[in-house]
Amino acid sequence: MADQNLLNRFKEALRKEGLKYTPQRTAVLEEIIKDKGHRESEEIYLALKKRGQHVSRATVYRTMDILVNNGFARKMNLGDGRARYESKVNSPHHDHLVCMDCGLIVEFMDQKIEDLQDEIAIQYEFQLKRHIHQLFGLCKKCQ
Amino acid sequence: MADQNLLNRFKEALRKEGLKYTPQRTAVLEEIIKDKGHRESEEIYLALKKRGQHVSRATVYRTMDILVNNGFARKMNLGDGRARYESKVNSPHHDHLVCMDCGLIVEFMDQKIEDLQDEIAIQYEFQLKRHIHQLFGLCKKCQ
DNA sequence: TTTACAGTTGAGAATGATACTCATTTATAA
DNA sequence: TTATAAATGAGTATCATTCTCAACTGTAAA
Repeated sequence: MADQNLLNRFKEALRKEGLKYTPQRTAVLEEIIKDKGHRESEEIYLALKKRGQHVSRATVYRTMDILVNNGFARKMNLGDGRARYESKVNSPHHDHLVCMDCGLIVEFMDQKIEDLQDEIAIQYEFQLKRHIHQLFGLCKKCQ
Repeated sequence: MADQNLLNRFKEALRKEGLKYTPQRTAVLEEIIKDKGHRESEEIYLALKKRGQHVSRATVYRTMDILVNNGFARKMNLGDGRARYESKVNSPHHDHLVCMDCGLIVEFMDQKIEDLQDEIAIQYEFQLKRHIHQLFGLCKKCQ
């Protein structure tokens, strides 16, 4: 069960956008934060179903949009046509190493790269909002 | 018109894979290298049509796969569900800044970031094959 | 605590980019 | 030339995601 503080933050985010606080939305939020993985929509839908929470696929998609837009989750694209979602709650910023063979995803964070990105943005007069940085290769086991 | 050297390299790449050297494939290659942009499949298809070269959509997709796999083109995904292609011929490695408002794409390259990526791969015991590095924000005009 | 209603939900249909199918055509190498 | 394996084009299929709309439900005011 998500802690009350988080639920209040969620409720507040919904209120600010004029959205309703529904059991389905809460169920999706809880499902997202209790898992450390990088899952696609269908996996989240099935995990909820398994828990006995029926939330439709459409509502999973709709809720993930809300969670992403309000900083509770992050959406990523690995180039295979399916979006992956991961919790941003209690998770510091990071980027990803992806194994092209087994699909393993490892998180990394390098402050020097973050700083260099900021410098590049300044140099090209861009106001940076977000970035995608994914390193693809073979993990130790798959080499 | 593409120079003979390039056409020969293309012909050789096709031969090595047991593929035929066809006018449609040559037309797609020429269309890709004569443009410095980052275009989607449909734009390439329409550009060819405008030039009077009829190449089907299916063949554009199939040929782009061949060009990407043989280092003549690069495929990129900006998160909008449509792949973009750019020529790799006479184009050194680079990554992209993308304006979230007007769609402007600016190329950048930072050797320090490239080196740091290699270090990260070593640290996590990954054998690096490729990477995606995209900085999203607002360009000068759109701020 | 009702009420009114704007927002939400679920099921299925629609969409759109890309991949596939297959009959016909063509490049290639002997 | 000829044989044939591969390529092509038009249309169809696929699959993730979004949309539609009738029925339902939080919510805030009375």
